[in-house]
Amino acid sequence: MGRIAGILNRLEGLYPEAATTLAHKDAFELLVAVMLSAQTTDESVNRVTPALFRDFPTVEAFCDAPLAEIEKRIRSIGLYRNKARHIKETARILSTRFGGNVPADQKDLESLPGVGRKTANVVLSVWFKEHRIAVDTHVARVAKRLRLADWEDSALIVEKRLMAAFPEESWSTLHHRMIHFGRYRCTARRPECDACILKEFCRYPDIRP
DNA sequence: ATCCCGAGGG
DNA sequence: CCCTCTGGAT
Repeated sequence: MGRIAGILNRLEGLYPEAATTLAHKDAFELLVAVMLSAQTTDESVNRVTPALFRDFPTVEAFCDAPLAEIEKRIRSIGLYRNKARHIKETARILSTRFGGNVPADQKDLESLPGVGRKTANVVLSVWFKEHRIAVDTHVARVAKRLRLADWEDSALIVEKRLMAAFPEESWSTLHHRMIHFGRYRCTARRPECDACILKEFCRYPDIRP
């Protein structure tokens, strides 16, 4: 089995499910949850979103919500001032320009404040079922350690390299599996390389500090 | 390149 | 204490 197929095979065996762990009931809740997840764990996001969506159940509710009331409910997340402002403004734009719906287009999504390429890719992948590889801190780290990208590569370059290396049908599931793998196994600080299922494909044990 | 920013782990 | 967490805007 080749290197690419080997990596796919091992990750699939480890994480058969390959779905997002961000709680959401519709496209707007998913978008908000992903916006909140910047520099935070999904667990922390899922801790605040139930009350947030209970008190502000619709796009219109977020438009009418006082900024301070949104901030209060997401404070434990961190970066809460920017996130609250971006979410409220995004709700206003969705209401006025997109008929209250989350657009299914990459450029439209990235035109929303607080929504960049990574967030747009997650929404397009998880909700609209497009083949995407959202490159976050975990995906980038794992890709670089596996020699699928260079250390100095930007997130966009990493995304392009992964898309070139892996078959399109695998992109979305690969994304989730690399995230989970990076979060719990190939950790930033102290990865357990000795027990790693991808050891034979990896350069990191040889060059780690 | 810097700032935003609280929570959790080591 | 220091580092990291599903980034994006300036």
